[in-house]
Amino acid sequence: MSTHAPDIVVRRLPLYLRALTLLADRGQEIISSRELGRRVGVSAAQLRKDLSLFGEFGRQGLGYEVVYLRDQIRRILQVDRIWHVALIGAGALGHALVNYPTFTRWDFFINTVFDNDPAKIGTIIGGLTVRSMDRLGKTLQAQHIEIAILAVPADVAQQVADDLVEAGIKALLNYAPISLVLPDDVHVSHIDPVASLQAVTYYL
Amino acid sequence: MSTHAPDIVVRRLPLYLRALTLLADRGQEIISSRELGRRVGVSAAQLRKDLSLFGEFGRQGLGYEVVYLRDQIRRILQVDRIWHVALIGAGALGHALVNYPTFTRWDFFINTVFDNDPAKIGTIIGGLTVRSMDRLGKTLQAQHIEIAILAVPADVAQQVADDLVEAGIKALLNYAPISLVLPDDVHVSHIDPVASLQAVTYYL
DNA sequence: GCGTGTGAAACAATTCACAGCG
DNA sequence: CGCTGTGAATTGTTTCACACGC
Repeated sequence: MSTHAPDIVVRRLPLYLRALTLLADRGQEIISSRELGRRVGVSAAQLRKDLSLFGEFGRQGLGYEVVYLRDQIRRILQVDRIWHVALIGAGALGHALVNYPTFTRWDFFINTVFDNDPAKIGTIIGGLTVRSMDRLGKTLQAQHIEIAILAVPADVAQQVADDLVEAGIKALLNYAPISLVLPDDVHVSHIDPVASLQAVTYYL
Repeated sequence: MSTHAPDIVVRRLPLYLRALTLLADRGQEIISSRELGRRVGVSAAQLRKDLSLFGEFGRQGLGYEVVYLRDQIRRILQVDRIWHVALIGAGALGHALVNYPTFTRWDFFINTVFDNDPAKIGTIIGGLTVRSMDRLGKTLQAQHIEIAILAVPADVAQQVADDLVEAGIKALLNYAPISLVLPDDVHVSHIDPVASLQAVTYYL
């Protein structure tokens, strides 16, 4: 627990969290690992093992208290607070993302929008003025931004990602259809619909 | 090879494919497992092991012929042809997806748009008339659609997914922020930006 | 009895390291 | 030489099965 849990476990925690949040909103008070696992698509044993990496949250003979477990996972993931996020790229995808209500509902607030196209700088999208990337580092610091969403064309994505890392970003969500090569201490999640589709066609 | 390769390998193939396509377009003819692996973020040994599940594609002492390996992976993934795709959900997300040029560039064509909102049925988005889901099975068959993109609100996503399975869909790309529970023979990829963000905040 | 937490066992994925071939 | 393809070794993940406490 002093060192980090495996990546694969960390990536499942948000799924548990979402199912628990849904259950809590419905007023369900208790759930077993079997039932929660079924809803998320993992085995009961795996769910218990995953949670055991972070502590003991259940009650023997009973199960897990939904609200308590939800709050514990929120704490573990550090999503028990608001995160400010920078959006890089004010194209069609950027427009869709800045208005994507699901981010806000889960306490991720796009705070600042950057683009390097002079025609876009100064325009307003989603209520935010598009900024040049010139003073990137300073702006991120001033706005307390630690996460960036990369929504720029593939052919400039690596360069922009390098700039973000240079500016101190340690976590980023990449929507560009390209594999970024970045230092190990930068955490990248890749949203890659085409790769996802290409993986499913294999099975058809 | 007569049975299926592991999921985790299949999900890496699209990354190899994309890097190879980029290299081919630049005119590079040969690449080593070391260099291709570096670009995709996997070890040279892993890349070679992955490919070895499907055949022998390299040349000893030399490396891989870029165009040849690209075409082989296209064949393995069955993306050496066009796929017709149905989009379910004509909301803001659906609008963004139907105009997402990256799908088309990689030969996934959204062919048909469904929505159950009477106010949307009959309207046109991305050049396509929004249809009711009443004759879902028949329409999918008529249009030779085998893949669906689910872009409906979370609270109806499970029901709509059940309807799609009922209509014969075996592969789907889920954009709804919910874990779908579906039969094992249905292949689901989940696009889940919030879960991705929640996983990276763990490390910050 | 029921369901968690967890060592032990089984299984899966990755890396090592080298034979073999151009 | 250099680099692939691949068994063997290692490392990582999942499942099993049961002691323990409610």
